[in-house]
Amino acid sequence: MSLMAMSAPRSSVFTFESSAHSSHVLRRLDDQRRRDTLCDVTVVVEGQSFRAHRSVLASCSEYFSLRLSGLTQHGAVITLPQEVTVSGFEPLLKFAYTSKLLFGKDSVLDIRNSASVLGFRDLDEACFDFLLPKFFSRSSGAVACPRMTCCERKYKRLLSKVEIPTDSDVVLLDEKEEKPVADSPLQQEVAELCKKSLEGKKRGSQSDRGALTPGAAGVNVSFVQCPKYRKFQLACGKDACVTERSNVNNLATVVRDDCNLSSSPNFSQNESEVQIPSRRSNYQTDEPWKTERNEDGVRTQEVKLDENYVVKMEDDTTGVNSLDRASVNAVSLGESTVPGERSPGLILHHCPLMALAGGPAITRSLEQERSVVDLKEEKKPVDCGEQEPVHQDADAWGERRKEGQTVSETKEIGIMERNVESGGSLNVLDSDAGSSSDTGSGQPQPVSLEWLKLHVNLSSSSSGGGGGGDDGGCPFLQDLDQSKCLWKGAGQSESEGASLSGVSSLNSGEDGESETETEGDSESYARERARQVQLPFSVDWIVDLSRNDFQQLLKQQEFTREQLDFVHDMRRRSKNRLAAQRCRKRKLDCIYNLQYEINKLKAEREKLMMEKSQLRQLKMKTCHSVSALCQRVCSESNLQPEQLQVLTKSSDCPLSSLFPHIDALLSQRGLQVQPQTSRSVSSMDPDKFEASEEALSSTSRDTREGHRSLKPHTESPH
DNA sequence: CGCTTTTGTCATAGG
DNA sequence: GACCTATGACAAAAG
Repeated sequence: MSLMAMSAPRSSVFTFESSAHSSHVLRRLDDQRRRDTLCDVTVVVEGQSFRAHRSVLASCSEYFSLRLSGLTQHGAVITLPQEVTVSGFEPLLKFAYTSKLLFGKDSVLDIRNSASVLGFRDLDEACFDFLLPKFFSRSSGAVACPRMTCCERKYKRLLSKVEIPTDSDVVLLDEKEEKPVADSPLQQEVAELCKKSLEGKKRGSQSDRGALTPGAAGVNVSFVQCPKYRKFQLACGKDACVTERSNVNNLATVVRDDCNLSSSPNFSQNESEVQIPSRRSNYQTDEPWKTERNEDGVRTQEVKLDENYVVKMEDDTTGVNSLDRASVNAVSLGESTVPGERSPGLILHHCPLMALAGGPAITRSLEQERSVVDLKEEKKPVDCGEQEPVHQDADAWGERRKEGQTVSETKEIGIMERNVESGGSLNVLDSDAGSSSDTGSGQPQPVSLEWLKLHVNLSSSSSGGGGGGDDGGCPFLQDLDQSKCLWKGAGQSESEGASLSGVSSLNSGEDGESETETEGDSESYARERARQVQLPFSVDWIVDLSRNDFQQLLKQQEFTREQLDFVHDMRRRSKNRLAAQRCRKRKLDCIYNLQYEINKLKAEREKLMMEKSQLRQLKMKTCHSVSALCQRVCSESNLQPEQLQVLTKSSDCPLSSLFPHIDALLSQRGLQVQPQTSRSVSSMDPDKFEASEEALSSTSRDTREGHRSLKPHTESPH
């Protein structure tokens, strides 16, 4: 969901935009198709029929658009040309409804032909051009597809998720669909299973999606919680109180890890926090392709297409945004990026090597609403102090700015994006942002990979050239939202200069009042301490390091005893702080949830009370009518006083309870009634009442003939 | 000044 | 056994 404040100098107009809506609609349509609900066309392919919605087909395919536009009859049947085969059409049909294209080596050509014949939109030759070589020239290794290196536009269509389980030669090309879940070992197991069979993959995807129902924006995240909390939830009997992390995006995708990297890029989409350290690790190695998982379990996948290009994919756990982000999020040339903290999508990264070689900085955000920075055009030196605030994605390039390199002038400004519970995002586009430094807050700090690499690998002798201390006053380096900022930069090594310049100024808190007030004294204290112990890295960066990365850092970096203690302590406290925050939030969620349950139960109780009251009234009414009826029966039956007395005494006789007026009758006839035998309707046993009613019906039935049966009986003894 | 709320930290349990 | 997360308890700061 997005709330956008449209540009206006002093007054803002807000529009509500749901990024989840389109995916939900598509999902519902697919459900309808599978249930053959509201389907209004039958497509016949090679004698096989497929039910579908005309509107969907027409919107996905030129062919259907043309053929269906003239059709008005409901339940039309369309026979496709011979060129279209079942194996080619079926995946396309599914693609139309799921954005997910499933194909294997055997069917890829059929699909391509069918797609070509049918003019399937959003699925042009580019993806086939990209994928076919993967299938049919496996030995080609990691040689990048030339197209990729020169045509971002094509890549834009290269859906935001591409999974290629090479062992089965089956490709799942998913444009927009979320691929949630798989953080826990269990779900990683699922992922492993998924990679083994396409079916398994599909099921996993679907089931996962099920866990992502919009209502449960709280995806099933219980697995991220401690057992105690799970017990608590179980005690609550609800999983709704677990929604806390629904917007935390700590879920990874069910994606195989062991794809043939050389031949098959494996993408998944995740709206995630991207950890620089992970990326740094990627670039440290020569692996052309790597899947990383950060501390939150977010999977970040990168494919190094060649020495110049890296395709990067971040898992989108919320999924609901994925439609909006189906397109390639950003393609960069000559730059290494740190995408915005919440920016998922496919990102073509340029390898740092080229950046180091001084390659041109070209950036293009392919996501229209997010295309904020275009480095290709209007390159100009940037002064951080005057830099217009840009979209967070663009902030990824901030490091360039820091390094005095070029970025483009930005036209759009000041978009803050935060995830909201539905998995959407809250966008605030502040037209006046140009004069405000607020837009710089909460943005992840950018860093160049090469710079980082230098600091990590060569930190002891870092000369990096990067990080120069010119960030003072740069809005991007100020007002860092601690909870959001993934990277606040690594400080220069102490050899670099007296003060910890560059990003390390964050450690030292040199930004003064720009430091967010939410960052408590502990943060300031930590930075102070970091400066005291001359820690060459950012406190936050170290905190955000995954365990492995942290250990690797410890191995590579010579820390003094003091630094080591400080680092461990700080890391522990920071993590505990966040854990406490999460814990409290969960607790609040539970409370809210319980409150909701209470209210619900109260309402239910009210309803039941009302019902009870109505039933009581009905009962009274019925009793009255029964009483009147009995009275009439008694008077008409002309019972002898003795008989009446017998009836009143006999508690077994159902009739006895139906004669509240017997007392009066008896007294009329001069007979006393035993107190204990006196009955009234009001004291009637409810259980007996039913039986009495039955008895009444039989009585009224019998009374007419009862005269016969009763009379002889009464008369006989005398 | 006392109360409540918020937040960070520690200790501990459990994985 | 080291490490992580969750959580109760406590204390300090803020409102």
